Amino acid sequence: MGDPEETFGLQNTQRDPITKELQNESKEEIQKGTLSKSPSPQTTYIQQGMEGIKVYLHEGELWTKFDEVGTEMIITKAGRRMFPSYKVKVTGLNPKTKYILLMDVVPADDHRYKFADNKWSVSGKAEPAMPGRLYVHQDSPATGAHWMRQLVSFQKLKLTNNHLDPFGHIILNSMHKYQPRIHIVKADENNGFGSKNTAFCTHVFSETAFIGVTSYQNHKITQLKIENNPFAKGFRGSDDLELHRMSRVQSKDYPVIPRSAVRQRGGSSPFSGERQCLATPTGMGFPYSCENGVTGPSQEEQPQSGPYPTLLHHERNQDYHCSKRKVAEDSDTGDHLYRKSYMESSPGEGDPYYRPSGYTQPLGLGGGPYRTESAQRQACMYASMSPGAELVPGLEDLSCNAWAGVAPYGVQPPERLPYQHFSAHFASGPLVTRLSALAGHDSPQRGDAHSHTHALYQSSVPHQPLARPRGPSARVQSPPVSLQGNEYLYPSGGPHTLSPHQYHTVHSVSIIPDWTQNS
DNA sequence: TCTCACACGTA
DNA sequence: CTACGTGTGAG
Repeated sequence: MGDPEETFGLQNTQRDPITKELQNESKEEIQKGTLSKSPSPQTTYIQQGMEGIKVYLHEGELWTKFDEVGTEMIITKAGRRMFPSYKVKVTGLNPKTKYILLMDVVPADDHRYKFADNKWSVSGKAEPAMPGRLYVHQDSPATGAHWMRQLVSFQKLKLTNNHLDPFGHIILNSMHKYQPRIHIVKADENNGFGSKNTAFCTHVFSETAFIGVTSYQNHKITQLKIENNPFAKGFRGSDDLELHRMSRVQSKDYPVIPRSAVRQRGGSSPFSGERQCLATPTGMGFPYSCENGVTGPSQEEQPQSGPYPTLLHHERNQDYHCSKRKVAEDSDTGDHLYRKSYMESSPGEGDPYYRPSGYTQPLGLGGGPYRTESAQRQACMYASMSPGAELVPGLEDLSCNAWAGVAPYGVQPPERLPYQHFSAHFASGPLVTRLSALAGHDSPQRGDAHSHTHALYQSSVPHQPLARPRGPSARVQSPPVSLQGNEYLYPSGGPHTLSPHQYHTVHSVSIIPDWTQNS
């Protein structure tokens, strides 16, 4: 499990000189002890004032407990929260500068796992990753002072296995390993979402990696959840202690068995305690693409006055990388870089997100390009990586998508979801522009109070073909986490083809890291 | 494998 | 009180 870091470092080093420098800086910081809480501090790519940013994972010990056993997160159609919750402490932000905090969950490797004989093992190749969604923390954009004032929680983020999820939840595949990441994006006027030089940094805490499951596989994980999650208190007592108790009582009455204790799948003894090893190969290197989702329906908190404006929130901690990139706008270059990568890949897909139509604040989104807060808020970002991440991790791009939705109350009957999603199309383009477009589109909606009108914006995401030949040289091992900034990979386009009713494709920003250049 | 109604708990 | 987050266990 320590691999990731190492690998990470290597990758960075190799890739880009600039990165290297940055890396060194971050190491110094780490050594100072500031990052002590974060077990997996990693490289930071800096740019424009992102250099002093530090992120600490809250309750890292608890995460580690789970990680030692092999963390599993339930994924359901309706969306399930993660536990432990992803909360982070952030320092080093400019108090007056505005930032957008968001989270995404990228594939940790390209394997499919199975749990048998009380342990996890690789059972095949992973399914093509869909474009990942990004969850924007509900308070975004907010000042550095706001973010540093207290823990930033992504508790409300939900995971789903519904590839057509209309709620903006993060879509994952069961029995696949994932790595949550946090991104901090500078949202100043001069550096708004969508702008060419968006500065951002990514933090990855390797101990937060997990395997998505439809039902718990390892009983030890079930127990840890029950013992630590307040909402599962009703099941406490079932574990060790309980068993013992049970055994006593049980003998007489009925076979009362503790609720949790009994259920294990492997069939083997529930308590066998072996630790499972996730095979963590981490092989990372694949490209993943992420999209963002957005919105949180009313269910979530709404910090703001605004009713719905929430986008998604993500919360989690990790180490980070900072990068700022300018898109290569040189037009060509930039695009080429990433375009190249995904072009080959194939189809793009856009993910939709929704956004409630309401937004909070004043502002007209319409006019302004991404400068307005609201616009920014609406935008969703996703990043995609280059494919061979292994070697080429290079590209990162953030794109934004937003939808306008309305959904006041968020939830709607599944049947009529106006929104559907997806599709994919990828437009991909230069992003920035689109962002602005986004903003514009959105605005109109606000008027509706009703929920049915949602407009969706899709974005295109670059996908990469996973299948791509990885060179021999490619090292597959790189930890996903290590993805530099955002690299997700995305395998070839997914098969999903859904087409949305209507959407506009919007997209946003792409950021390409320096290391991209390694071509 | 996945989905669901359920009891039980938090907030 | 309501809303909703939990794992359960049968289907």
